[in-house]
Amino acid sequence: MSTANGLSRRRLKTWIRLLRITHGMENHLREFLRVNHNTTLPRFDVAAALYRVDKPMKMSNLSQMLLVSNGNATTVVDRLEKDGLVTREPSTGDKRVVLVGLTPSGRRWFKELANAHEAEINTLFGDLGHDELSMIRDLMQRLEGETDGKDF
Amino acid sequence: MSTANGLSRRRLKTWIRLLRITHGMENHLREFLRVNHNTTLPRFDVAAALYRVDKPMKMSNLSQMLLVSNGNATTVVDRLEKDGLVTREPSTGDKRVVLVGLTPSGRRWFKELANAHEAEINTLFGDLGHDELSMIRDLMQRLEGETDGKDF
DNA sequence: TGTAATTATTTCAAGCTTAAACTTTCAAGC
DNA sequence: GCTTGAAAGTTTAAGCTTGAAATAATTACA
Repeated sequence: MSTANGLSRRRLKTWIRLLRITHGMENHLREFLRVNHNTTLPRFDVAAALYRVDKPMKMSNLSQMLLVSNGNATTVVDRLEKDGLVTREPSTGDKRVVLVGLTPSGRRWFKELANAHEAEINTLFGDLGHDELSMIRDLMQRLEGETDGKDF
Repeated sequence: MSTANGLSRRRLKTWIRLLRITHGMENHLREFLRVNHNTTLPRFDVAAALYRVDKPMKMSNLSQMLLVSNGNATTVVDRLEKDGLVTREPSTGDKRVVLVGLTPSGRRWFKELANAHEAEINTLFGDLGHDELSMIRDLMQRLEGETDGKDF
């Protein structure tokens, strides 16, 4: 019993630790993007998803990819669109669907940003080599999927 | 060169993976708190900090602990105060300082919440035993501190 | 065909979050 | 004492985020 409770407590402490580190890093990146590149993390994340997929993409697909609500994706895309970095076009087939994609200038903008972002991550992870990265990969794999299909 | 670039790219992928897992889990907990306990993650976090310290606490101290801005702490505390779960009292010494603490009812409220929360974490981490938890502890320790003292 | 259920997206209200400006108080040095 | 600068907290404006409601289009099927 002491063992089981101790394990539960340790899992909680591990979660809190994980959260502190990732929040700290996210805050750091947020400030990095603001100070050095005059932009925000949500905008960066949307652009990264669009760049990665490399072709116009459904709104719903985008929000699933980013783990955010549909409404959220709408407003971030609104702002990027106003800045001329992305475009919305109706799908030719299904008239409900809106396809979002980077404009040429959005693509150029993101490429620069992505390089700076990767360099910053690289310094933040400066202590970790291939072995440690593999460990994280494996550990995260074991945590993955646990969040789905729970009905409370 | 291929090695160095490969390492940088792997660090980036690891960061993205880390972020996806923690965001997924945070979303899960957010919904858990909303559906089962009619509350939110920020409120929970504030209460957890106050409960842990176990005595009235400076606002600035609170926001440092939670890695959020001062203004943010103010508004969350405002709402908890309105619900009668925390109190603000002026410090007897320094008149600028405001001390926040849980009310008795806030303490009772949090204790229940904390148990449910720990149980939920416990299921989310169900695959991980002591060895894996130690690995995460060590890996996070190596990432820690990297976010401070950078001047961009 | 008609209609009921589903899906894609936007809109809305509320709450969360930040950075910057502002107010009040304290501390140091003259 | 006075003044200057720093510190604690709140307020403000803007942006982020959510869940739920609303709209519009598609699909399933009676």
